Amino acid sequence: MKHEDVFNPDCQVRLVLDRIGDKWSVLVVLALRDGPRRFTGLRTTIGGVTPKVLTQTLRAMERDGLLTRRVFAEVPPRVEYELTPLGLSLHAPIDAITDWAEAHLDEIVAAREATT
Amino acid sequence: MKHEDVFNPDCQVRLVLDRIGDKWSVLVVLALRDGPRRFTGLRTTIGGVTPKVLTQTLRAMERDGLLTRRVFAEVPPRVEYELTPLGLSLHAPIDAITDWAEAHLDEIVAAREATT
DNA sequence: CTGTATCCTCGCTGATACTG
DNA sequence: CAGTATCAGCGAGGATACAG
Repeated sequence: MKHEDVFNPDCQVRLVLDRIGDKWSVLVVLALRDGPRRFTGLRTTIGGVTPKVLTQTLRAMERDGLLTRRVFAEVPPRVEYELTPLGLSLHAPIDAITDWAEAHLDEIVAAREATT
Repeated sequence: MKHEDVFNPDCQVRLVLDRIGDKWSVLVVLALRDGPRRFTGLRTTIGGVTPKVLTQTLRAMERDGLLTRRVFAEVPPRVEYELTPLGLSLHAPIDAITDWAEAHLDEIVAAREATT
């Protein structure tokens, strides 16, 4: 079977789950959907993220080959982040999740209130 | 635009992201893919989860209407967990993620090692 | 503008032991 | 068998201030 090994704690698919699950990566992918963005642009688009955490997220995604970081030697400094093809391909699973969420959120909320 | 509101910190789609992102929910869904399972069955199938955390996960998913908990008045006690239609429908986005992970894991690993 | 540098808290997660 | 109780650690995430 296909997903059998997922139950192995060392399965590498877990790495992807962890990344998708982290609080900001998905939002970064969505924010970069329509092309490159600058640091402050991302920061204001994505509500409530501090510069430290945004930097951490971007660096991690860069390490994983999901996006590129381009520095322009200008004053004031300019840095642009852009999804790689690999990062762009993440939209497929992400859309699957957000679509599901939008389709079924009312059911979840209803179930929660039923328990109240 | 469709995903605009996701950037709102209060957006409810985040709730789903958080649930998908947590360490065990996805594995529970996969473990229940082929029908109802008992507590200990889940515990042994999913490696490395303690009873406390498994209980927490199951209760949370029950509250959200993703699965049902059925107690049989027997000795010894028997409890079966089964996905609801809502929980079953989660397989679509989850498969999208695991498929993506399996397809692109090598690229991620390669990108990581390139940085080393 | 694009980050770093500190400090700190919160809660998720786990280990272990015990109960109906 | 199916959990609950209790304790503990750790690290992601955040607040704030500052630097190149």
